[in-house]
Amino acid sequence: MIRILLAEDQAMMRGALAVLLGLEDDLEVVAQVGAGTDIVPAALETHPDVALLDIELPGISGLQAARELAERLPGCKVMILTTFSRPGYVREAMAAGAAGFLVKDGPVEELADAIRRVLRGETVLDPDLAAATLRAAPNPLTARERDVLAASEDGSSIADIAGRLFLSPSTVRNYLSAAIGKTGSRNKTEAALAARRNGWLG
Amino acid sequence: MIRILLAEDQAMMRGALAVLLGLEDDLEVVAQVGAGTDIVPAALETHPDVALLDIELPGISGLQAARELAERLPGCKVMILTTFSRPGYVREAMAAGAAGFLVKDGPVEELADAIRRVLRGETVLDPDLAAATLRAAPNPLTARERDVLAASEDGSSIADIAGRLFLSPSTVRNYLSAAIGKTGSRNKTEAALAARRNGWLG
DNA sequence: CGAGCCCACTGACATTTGTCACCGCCTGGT
DNA sequence: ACCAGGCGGTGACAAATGTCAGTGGGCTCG
Repeated sequence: MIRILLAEDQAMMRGALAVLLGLEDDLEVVAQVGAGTDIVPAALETHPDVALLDIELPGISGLQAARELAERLPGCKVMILTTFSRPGYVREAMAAGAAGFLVKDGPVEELADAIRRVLRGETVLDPDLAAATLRAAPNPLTARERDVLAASEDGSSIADIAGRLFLSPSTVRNYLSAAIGKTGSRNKTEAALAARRNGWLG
Repeated sequence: MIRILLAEDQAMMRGALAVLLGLEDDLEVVAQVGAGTDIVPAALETHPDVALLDIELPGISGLQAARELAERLPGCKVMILTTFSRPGYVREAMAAGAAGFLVKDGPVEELADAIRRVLRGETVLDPDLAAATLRAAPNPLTARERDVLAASEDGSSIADIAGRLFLSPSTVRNYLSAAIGKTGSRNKTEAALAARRNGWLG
């Protein structure tokens, strides 16, 4: 019996996947969580064979949880299941030691089999997705540029961002200018959108 | 046997829901589509009793499809199933004659029963959600303000927007200024985010 | 130990954006 | 016939934004 931990914030999706996986004779969902912060505690308690994690979760992200799981529960395989096939996500997932990367666009029929393959030691990663990730430029942004871009995502003014990050407005403007250049954008809004699209903001 | 049409863009969600609903003795998924443009043709062909529609779909939106279904297949009940409980969405769904409005945050166990209740003639709408919708201000934006805000969502400059909408930059600035005031925002980026959050941009 | 890089910051400057007051043109309602 | 209100537009002005050049400090790597 393969023991599964399921982390997904949308209750209906989570419930539907749990029922679906439960229909398989050799699969068993031993934990369902809706927040990133619940993943590691639930895993330590239930000792699943595989953790199926969404990335964008309340609290910590699935990628962060994957890193913690790799450290604290090395026997547990990690699979990422996400809406977005962003190069940055794939890159980070693999760096975090994930054994599988699935997108929610894919057919549900393959999910159970992907889990079995991961348990056999295989790595599940769509070849086209792998190729696209390798082809895409890796994250060119510095940590500070990421901070500033992330803080500008809600449409804040430069003065607001500076206040929030304890930087001078001039400094923030400079980081944004650098980020705008690196993303090939024309203003901070475009730059933030582009960085988010590429998975460069975590 | 209740015949269901399922419209949802995420293949895995769509597949999982189809399997789940198919497990019920009295339910039958007779059509699954992933694009808004496929909804009406599929409904005309399969004559479902109820159409379960996501809102944000490729092609036309689920709300637009709901309006067309109400006109061309009046016997078919429409239920909206969406990620977002935006007041504007609820309002438009009800105006389009939808018999149910469900959010994907809700428990999957209630889905089948909600469908049965709609088929019995009931309206399925969470009371808290209805109250929140009535409490929220209705869309204060004029058609032009919506156009301009929608065009600014990708971070375009005012000059770009003016070019795309065949307006003068001054006019675009005026509409944006009005929208910024009505949304209580500080710049066009915040205004576009706020309008989108409220479901005012369709 | 220097070269090169990231970081934090400053000041100057041009451009963009947001606000305000005001114009005329239609259209729908009374 | 009149008025209100949406629409498209202009000009002027202040504020925010983006760019550039330059100053240090800390860090790593050859």
